[in-house]
Amino acid sequence: MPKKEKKIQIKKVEVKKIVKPVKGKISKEKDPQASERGKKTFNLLRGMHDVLPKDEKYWKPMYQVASDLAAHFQFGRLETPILEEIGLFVRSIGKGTDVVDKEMYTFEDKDGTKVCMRPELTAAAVRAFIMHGMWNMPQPVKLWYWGPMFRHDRPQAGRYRQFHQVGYETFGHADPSADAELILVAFNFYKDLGLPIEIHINSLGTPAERTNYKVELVNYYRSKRSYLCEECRNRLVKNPMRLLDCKEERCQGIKEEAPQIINWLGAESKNHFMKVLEYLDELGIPYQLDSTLVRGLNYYTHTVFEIYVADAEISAQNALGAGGRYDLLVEEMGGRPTPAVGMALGLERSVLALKQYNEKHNREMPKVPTEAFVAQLGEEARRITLKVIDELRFGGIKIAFNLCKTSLKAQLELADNLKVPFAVIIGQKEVQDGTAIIRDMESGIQEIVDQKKLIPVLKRKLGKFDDKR
RNA sequence: GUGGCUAUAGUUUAGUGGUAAAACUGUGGUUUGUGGUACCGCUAUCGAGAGUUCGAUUCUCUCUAGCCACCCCA
Repeated sequence: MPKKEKKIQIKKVEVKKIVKPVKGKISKEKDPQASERGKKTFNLLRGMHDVLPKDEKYWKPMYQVASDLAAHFQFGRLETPILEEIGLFVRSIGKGTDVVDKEMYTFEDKDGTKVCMRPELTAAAVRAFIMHGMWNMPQPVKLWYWGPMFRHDRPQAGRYRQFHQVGYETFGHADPSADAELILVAFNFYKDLGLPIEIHINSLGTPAERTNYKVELVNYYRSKRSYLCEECRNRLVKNPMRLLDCKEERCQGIKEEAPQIINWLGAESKNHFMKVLEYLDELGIPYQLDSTLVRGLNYYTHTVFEIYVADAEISAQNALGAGGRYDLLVEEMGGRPTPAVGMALGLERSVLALKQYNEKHNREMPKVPTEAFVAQLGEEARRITLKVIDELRFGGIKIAFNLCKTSLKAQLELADNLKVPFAVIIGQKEVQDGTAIIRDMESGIQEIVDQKKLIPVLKRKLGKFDDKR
C-alpha cells in the first residue's frame, strides 16, 4: 500500500513540473501509458521467435539468393501445408528417429484425424510428387521450398521449435550429376551471401550394403565393448550407425580404427560416389570425406552430406544444412520407383553464422543505398510531399522520409544518419511556388527546382540515365 | 528429454537489505525553415509468484524464459 501511494505522489509531482513549461500534450500522452502498465503482456511460447526488421538485411538477401538460384537451376516453387497427416512423416523419416518419436508437434483434429506440423519437407515433397503424378512430367522434376518447420526440441541459440528451411529436391535423376548439382546450389547459396563453408560427405550405399556394413561394425565394436562409454554400449544394440557419432574421448580411438562404410560398398555404389566427388573436384568445391557421417533420418541412400561453417570458432550450431540421396523413398511412399536427391538449409543458423562471421571480419551485409530524403514543413507541404514521394517511386529513386517529424532539423538529422546524398525540401513557400529545394548534403549547396522536374534533375545528379532527355 | 549458468530501461552493462546508476538508442527541446557536433528534459512495477524481514531489486524457494553442454538436428 505505501508503495502505491508514494508512486502516485511522485507522478503527480512530475506532471505538475511538466505542465508548467510545456503544453497539455505530454500529460495527455502519459495517462494512457500509465493505465496500460497494469496490463499483462504476452510472451512468446518457448522456442519460438520473431524475425524482426533489424534482421531483414539477412533474411531478404537469403531469400533473394535462394530464389535466384532456384530460377537459375530451374527448380519450381513448391508450397505445401504446414499441417499433414502424421503417417506421412512416420513412414518417410522412420520410427526410431528422434524427429518422429520425440520432436513432432502432433494433435488430433476435430474429426479425429491425427495431424502433425511438418518437421521437414522432403516427405511432403515426395507426397506432392506422387499425388500430382509428377512422374508424367519431363524428368527431372526439381522442386524448391522455403518455410517454417516445427520440432519440439530443447531450444538453444540457432535451435528453435519453429524454424525456417530452404530446400531443393530433384526427382527422377539418378546420375551423380544431380547430387553434385545440389551441393553446388548449397555452395553458391553461401558463396553469394559471403559465408565460407565446408562440405562433409559420405556414402551410405544401398540398404543391403549398409546391412552388411552394420554387421561388421557391430562385430568390431563388440570386440572393444569393455572400452566403450555407456552410451555407446546402448547404441551397439539400438542404433549401431550412431556409434560413429560418439563424442566421448575414450571412444575416439576406437572410432578411428572402425571399419569404414566405403569399403563395404559394391562397385556400383562406389562408382556413384566417386563420380560425385569428381564433379565436386571439377567445380572446385572443397569437401571432406567423413566416414562417420550417417544422418538421423532413415530414408537416405548413397550420397549424404552436411554443410558446416568453415570457421570452427563461429557457432555452436554449426551444421547449417544437410542433404542426400533417397532413391527408395518415393517407392516406399507408394509412388513409382523414382530416384531422388534433396537438400535443406537451416535459415536461422545461417543468419547466426553470418552475423558472427561478419562481426569477426568487420563486414556488413550490403544494402541498397537511399538516394534522397524528402523533408516537409507544415501541413500543406505534407500533403504535397506524400504525392511527391509516390512520384519518386515511379521515377525509380530510392527515398526515405518521415512524416512524423515536423521540424526540418530533425528531418535533416535523419537524412544525415542515412548518409543520403540529397535532401528534397518542401515547405510553405515551395508549395505556393510549385517548387522544391534540392540540397546536396555534402556541400550544402541548394537548388530550387520545379516540382515537375524533380525526377529528371535528381536522376541527373545521381548519375542515373534519364530516359526523358 | 538430462545437467549447469543467467535474468536490472529498447540495447549493453553498474549497483545496494531501505524501491536504482551509466552509455548507446529513441523521443522532445535549446528563437517556431536547415544535418553531421554541444547542452537540457523524458523513458525501469530491477523476469513472474511465494517466503524470510520493520523493510527486498538485493537472501530462500517455485515457476518461466534465455544461454551452455549432452541428446538430437537445421
